[in-house]
Amino acid sequence: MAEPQDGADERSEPQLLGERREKLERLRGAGIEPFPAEFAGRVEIAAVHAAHDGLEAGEETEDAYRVAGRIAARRGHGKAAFIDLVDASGRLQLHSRADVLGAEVHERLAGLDLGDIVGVDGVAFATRRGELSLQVTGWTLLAKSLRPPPDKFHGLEDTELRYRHRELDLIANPESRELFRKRGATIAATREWLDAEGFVEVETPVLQPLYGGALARPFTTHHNALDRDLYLRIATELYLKRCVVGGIDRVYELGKDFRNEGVSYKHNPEFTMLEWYEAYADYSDAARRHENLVAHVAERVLGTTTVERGGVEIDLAPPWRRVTLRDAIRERTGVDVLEHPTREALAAAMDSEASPDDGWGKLVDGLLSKEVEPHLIQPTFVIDYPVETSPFAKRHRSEDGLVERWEAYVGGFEISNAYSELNDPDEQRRRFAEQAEELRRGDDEAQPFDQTYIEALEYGMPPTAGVGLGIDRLVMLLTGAASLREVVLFPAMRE
RNA sequence: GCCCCCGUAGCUCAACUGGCUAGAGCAGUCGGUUUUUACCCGAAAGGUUGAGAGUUCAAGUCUCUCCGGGGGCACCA
Repeated sequence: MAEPQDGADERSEPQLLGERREKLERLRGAGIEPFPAEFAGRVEIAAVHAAHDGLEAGEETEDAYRVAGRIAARRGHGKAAFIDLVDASGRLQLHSRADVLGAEVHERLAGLDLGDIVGVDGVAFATRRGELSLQVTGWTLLAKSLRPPPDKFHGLEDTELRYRHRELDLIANPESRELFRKRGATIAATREWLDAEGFVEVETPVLQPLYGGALARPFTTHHNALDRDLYLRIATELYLKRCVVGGIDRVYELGKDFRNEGVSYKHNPEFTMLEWYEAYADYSDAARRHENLVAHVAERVLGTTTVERGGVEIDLAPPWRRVTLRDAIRERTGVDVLEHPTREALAAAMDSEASPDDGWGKLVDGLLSKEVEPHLIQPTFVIDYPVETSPFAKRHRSEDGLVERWEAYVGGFEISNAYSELNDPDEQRRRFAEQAEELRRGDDEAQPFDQTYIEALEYGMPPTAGVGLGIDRLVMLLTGAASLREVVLFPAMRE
C-alpha cells in the first residue's frame, strides 16, 4: 500500500480532515492560539488518583489540580459534558458545566475533537457512580489534533498500521504503552546490574572499516570525505576485547547491531545487543553471571522471575539447566555427534538430508536449531560447540574439536551466546585464515581477516569470558510477545 | 527466496452458491440532552471494496499480474 502524500490524503479523506482544519481556523478566529508554547505547573493524572481514589460516590473536595493530556472520549449532555483525559500516567474524567464555565467556554471545550491536547484546571470530586473526576474551572488548548484518532473502544488492531504508525498504536492501545515501558525498564535494570557489578559501559564504532565478531552479512555504506566504504557493525565483540587488552577488565556495550539478513518473528535487521566481557573469568563464570542478570532484570521489571509462554510457566530463577550440545542432540535424535566426527559420517547418521555445502560444524548447528531449540522452553545453557562455527572461542580444555562456548535458550529460542575468549593470537590468526577461506569459497557470512585485532591480541589479553545477549529477545520473553516486531517500536517494513 | 492466508468508510467489522443502489457500530457533521461512562435520542453525510487486467448478462465474491501485511519454511542472533 503506497503511503498517501499530503495532497492525495486531502483528497481521500477531505471531510474529516477538512472539518478539523475548519475548527482550527475558527479557534484562531476566536483569538485562541491552537499551539501555545507552554503550560506550567501541571501534575500527572496518577497524582490525582493517588490523592483521591478513596472518595465516596457524590463526595466533593476543594482540592484543585492542573492536569494536561489528550482527549480520549467525550460524552455530551447539552449544558454539561464528560471528557476522558489521558496522559502518560493514566486516565481521568473531566466534568465541564456551562453554569461553572459560562456557556461559551463550556461549549468550546465540549466541542473539541478527540485527540486534541488540553490543559485543565479543576476541582476533584466523585460522581454519583463514584468515578473520580475534575470539575473543570478553566482550560487551555495545548495542541489541536488535525487527524482523527483510532477507534476509542477497539483501539488500533491492524498490524500493519500498528507497526508503520506506532504513535497511533501507543495512543490507542494502553497495553502497547505498557510493553514499551517494560522494554525501557529492562534496559535500565540491565545497566543497573552491570554497573553494580563493576562493569564499565563504553561506546565503540557503529561505522567500521572492517566488520566482525559474528557470522553475518553486513550493511555497507560510504564516507564521502574519507572516500571509503564503511560497514555498519554486526557485533561489538572485537572492539570490546581491545578494551580488555587495554585493561578495562569488566566492560560492556549496549546498543544496536545491524545484519543484512531476512526478517522473521525473531529477526530484525537492526536489533539491540548487549555484550559484556570479563577478564580472569571463563564461560562457566559467564553463565552464572548471565542467569543472575536475567533473574535480576525479570524481578525488577515484572516483580517475579516467572513468565508465561504458550501456556507454559517458565522460571528464570537460577540455576539454569546446563547440558552439553552433544547430550542435547543425543536426547532428541539419538545421534551422538562426537561418534560421527566427520561430515560424511554425521550426514549418514542423520534422518534428514544434509546440505552438501555444510561442514561437520554446520550440520551439528542444524541439528541444534531444528531438532533441539524448539524444545528448550525452560532456561537452558547448551554448552561446548564445534570449533568450525566459533572463530573467536577458546578450544575446550578437555574435549577435542570443541570450544568453550554456550548458548542460552528460553521459550524455544536463543537469547544469548558466550564463550571463553580465544586469546592466543597465533591460533586466532589461523581461525581468521580458515574464515577467509570460507569467504573465498562464497560463504558471505564468514568472518573477514582482521589484522588489527590480531595485533591487539599480540599485546596480550588476559583469559576472558564474553557474552552477547539479545535485548529484543529478552524483552519478548519478559512481555510474552509473539514477535520481535511487537517489542521494536518501528520495525523494518517494506517501502 | 518458496508456500499458505489476508486487504471492504478515519477505526472495528458485515455482505449466502457470483445477483437489486456494498451494510452496521464507533468517530465526524447538524439538532436535542446539567453526574454520564462502549452515555442516550433524531437527521443527514461518508466507499475507485489495495492497484491493474480478464471471465461473465452481472464481480467485494471467480482467474491472472502487481503492491502491502500476517503466518510458516529456508538463513541468521
